[in-house]
Amino acid sequence: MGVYERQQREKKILEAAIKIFSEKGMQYTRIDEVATQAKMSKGLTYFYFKSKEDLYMAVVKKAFEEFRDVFNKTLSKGKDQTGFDNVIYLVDNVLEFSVEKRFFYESVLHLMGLVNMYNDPETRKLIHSSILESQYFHKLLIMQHDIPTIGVKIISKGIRDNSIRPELHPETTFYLVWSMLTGYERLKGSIEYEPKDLKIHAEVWKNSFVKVLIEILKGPQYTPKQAAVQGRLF
Amino acid sequence: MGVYERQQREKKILEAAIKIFSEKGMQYTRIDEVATQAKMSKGLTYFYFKSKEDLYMAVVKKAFEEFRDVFNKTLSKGKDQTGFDNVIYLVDNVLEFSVEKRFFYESVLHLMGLVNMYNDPETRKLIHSSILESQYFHKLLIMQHDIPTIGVKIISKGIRDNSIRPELHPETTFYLVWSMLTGYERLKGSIEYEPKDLKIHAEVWKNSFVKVLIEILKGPQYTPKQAAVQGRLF
Amino acid sequence: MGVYERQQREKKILEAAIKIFSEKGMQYTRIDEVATQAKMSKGLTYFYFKSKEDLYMAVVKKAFEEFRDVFNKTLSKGKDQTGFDNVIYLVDNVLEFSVEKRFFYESVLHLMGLVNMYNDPETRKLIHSSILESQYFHKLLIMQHDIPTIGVKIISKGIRDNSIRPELHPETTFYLVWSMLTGYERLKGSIEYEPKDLKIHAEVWKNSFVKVLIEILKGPQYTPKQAAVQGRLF
Amino acid sequence: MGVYERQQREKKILEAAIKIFSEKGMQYTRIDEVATQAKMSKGLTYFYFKSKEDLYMAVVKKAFEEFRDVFNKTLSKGKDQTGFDNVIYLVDNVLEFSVEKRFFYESVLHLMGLVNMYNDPETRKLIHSSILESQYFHKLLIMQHDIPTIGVKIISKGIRDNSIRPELHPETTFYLVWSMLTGYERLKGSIEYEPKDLKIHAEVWKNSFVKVLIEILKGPQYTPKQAAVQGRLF
DNA sequence: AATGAATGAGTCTTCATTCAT
DNA sequence: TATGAATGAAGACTCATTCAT
Repeated sequence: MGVYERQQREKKILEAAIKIFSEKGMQYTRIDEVATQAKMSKGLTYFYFKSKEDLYMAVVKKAFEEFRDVFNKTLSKGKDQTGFDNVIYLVDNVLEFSVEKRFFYESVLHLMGLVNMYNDPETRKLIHSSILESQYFHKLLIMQHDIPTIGVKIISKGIRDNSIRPELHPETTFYLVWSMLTGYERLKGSIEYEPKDLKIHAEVWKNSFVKVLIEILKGPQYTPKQAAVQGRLF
Repeated sequence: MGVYERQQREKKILEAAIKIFSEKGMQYTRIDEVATQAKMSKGLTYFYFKSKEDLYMAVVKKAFEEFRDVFNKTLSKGKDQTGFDNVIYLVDNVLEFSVEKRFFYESVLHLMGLVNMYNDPETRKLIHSSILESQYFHKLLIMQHDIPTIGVKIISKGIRDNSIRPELHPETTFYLVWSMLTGYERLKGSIEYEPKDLKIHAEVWKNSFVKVLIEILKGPQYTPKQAAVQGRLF
Repeated sequence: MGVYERQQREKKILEAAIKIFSEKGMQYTRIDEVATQAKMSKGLTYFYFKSKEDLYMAVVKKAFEEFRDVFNKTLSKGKDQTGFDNVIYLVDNVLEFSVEKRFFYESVLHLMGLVNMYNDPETRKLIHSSILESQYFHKLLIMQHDIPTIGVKIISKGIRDNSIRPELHPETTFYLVWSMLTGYERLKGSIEYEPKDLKIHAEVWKNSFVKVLIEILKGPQYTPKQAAVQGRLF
Repeated sequence: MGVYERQQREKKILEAAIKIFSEKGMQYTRIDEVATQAKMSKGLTYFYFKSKEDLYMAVVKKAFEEFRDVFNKTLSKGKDQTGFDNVIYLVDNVLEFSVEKRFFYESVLHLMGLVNMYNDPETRKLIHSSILESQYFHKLLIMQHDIPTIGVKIISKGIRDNSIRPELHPETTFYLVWSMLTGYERLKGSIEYEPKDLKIHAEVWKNSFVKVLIEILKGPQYTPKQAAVQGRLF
């Protein structure tokens, strides 16, 4: 059997796993069901993936790669745009990703939680041994740095081309943007279901969010064409 | 057996559950261990809590209550302070809570995720039936609104006492602050472990975060005593 | 549930295990089948015995205890006999035990093999971890010494009462007798099935064996009543 | 592929199997590991050996052949020695074999156990069908007789050349010697680990054993040069 | 001949939950 | 009420064996 077939099967298992994991969550997913979904035997699943956790990490890796693609796409497709426009495009696409590929987005967030645990010797031991043994997890430990690397590149580009305030520190600014993004995504789901007196219109909320974002990047005096930008953002 | 004794037992089980759940996580916690920790029989545990999920929801409720206390404390203790100072105090204490009571904070975030799933009819059916059957979960569905309620009160107070920009919309502003807080907390753990070229000093990162926060509340022209505020914040 | 009932159930599982283990051997015994045989659930089996290996070790302990009883019985029942007669009685009963309770006898021999492995640091690591973790195994490591202890007592008694050659060393003599016994038992099964020219009559073989045994204990000059003793021996 | 190559492969698999079986035991050996060790595919292993049990029986056959070689070597190399010296030489080499090739020796003992089971119709059905189907097992059923055949030849030679008591019955005597050997080997491992009051010096124990052996063959009056013989024996 | 991917029955083991006492 | 023994469904994982290529 050639490398190609092998990859095809691995991919097939992965796709089945993504389906089941996203429907039931890691805890309630049964390897048996993944195998059935992939139209393969349970044994073959274990031939390709050492354990349930290993398979899950493979899924997370796939999720991370797609998430990273959003960042890469911003760089490659936005070559003739300003850095600021790149950031807007990135934010736009990350939010879209969090909606369209909710499970992948959740997986990326979960990975971040895992990495945090891994970094602290005290909490590292709470991570399941099968995860620690997974090759995919170790690949992810390295890959995770790609996100800030690309993000900082984009911010730096904006600073260089003067579309972003020159006094900003690229690294800090990227983390600021990203943390806002993370928080925004986390909260937006619940806002619509608040009782009437607390409920704010989703559009209003988005506008405020983007206004702050632009102020951070452009400075407070910035206003022209703001509406247009917002229109593109959401 | 009187009501008091019954409550005492319930509390004892809850405390044991908090300890074990926080150490091992929901999935890897065994009811047996919780009962042993509580120096009670497994059967009694089931007398007080209908299922493992029910017990977990009771734990989440406790977590939520403590989290809400942070908000309440801000209102009660900060009566003679400005609304702006209240916000700073709140942010300060929420971040401390996320560190000191990490498990409770995670539980609150998890609850938000659950609530999001519950609100969408499509994802509601993915929630485990034992959770849907838990009385604690249904209490939480109502209680969750307390957070934005209190938060909006604080912002409104600041607007009234002129310590916060009068043109701000209280509800929107509260969500903005809270989403930033959420995102900040989520990211701060990983920043220290970035490779050298991406690493930013934790202090720098905090300063930027708080600077933006103050700009949002006070407007861009605000600068005096900023350093002092930062000192109190972290 | 009282201690008595608990012991009864443990005994019931043990008896089922003895039946299945002796029929199929450790490797081919399924815990499922043991549980069914004991008319109990699989889970309960695991409640009483930590693992298949633990259960097996419990069986070996039972086997060892019965084997040791043969030795104890010799001492207690043969108080008014000479030491020499005790030895003859012991040999007689051990051989009977090896026939009547073949599986128990095999288990005792297997235990000796395990103990040998355990004593050598090089081979100790080849022992299955579940065996090393079994409380029964550790009890057996201590209990095993009872056999030579009792055996040496019997030989010593014979030396004191002059029914055994006074120049003999009790410890050495006991091991000599026991090793002969072991070897005899191991071989007697195959002798009857040798081809005609090699086949020896079982009786002849036994006579030779016992003659040597008596010579060892009584000295070469001993002959009177030998036939009578042999008659009793087999 | 020629006959030679085929034999070479078979040998290679056999050698790998011997290594793994002796390290882990039949139960814990996986065919996969044997194949890897032999640098062959699992499929090819099954081409040469019908089942795991069949492979194991092939290993036992190899063990038996080497064991038989010890007996044959005694006959061929000791042509100009007396039969008594042959026996001493044989005993010496069998004990050495049991130490140097422990796994082979254990395999031979295991074979004896299997043969015993096979001879009794009651226990025959307990033998795993794959063993009963193995051609190697059936070859061994015939080959096993070689041991007593050669052994009896040696004793007979000693009787003829007057180096062994003429009144002895060759067959009986051989079995007596062999059973002593078997028992001695089985016990010598444990003696060193007895508690102090039971412990006897290994040398003392050997001396007693050999003294009895010589008395059996030479008669009780024999003593000259005994020490020298012992020196050679161990 | 040779490979090694594929199979899937078979195993041990766990643990939430129940229920007789 | 309280206990903890008992249940048994469920699940992860193994590995001897087969077979398409």
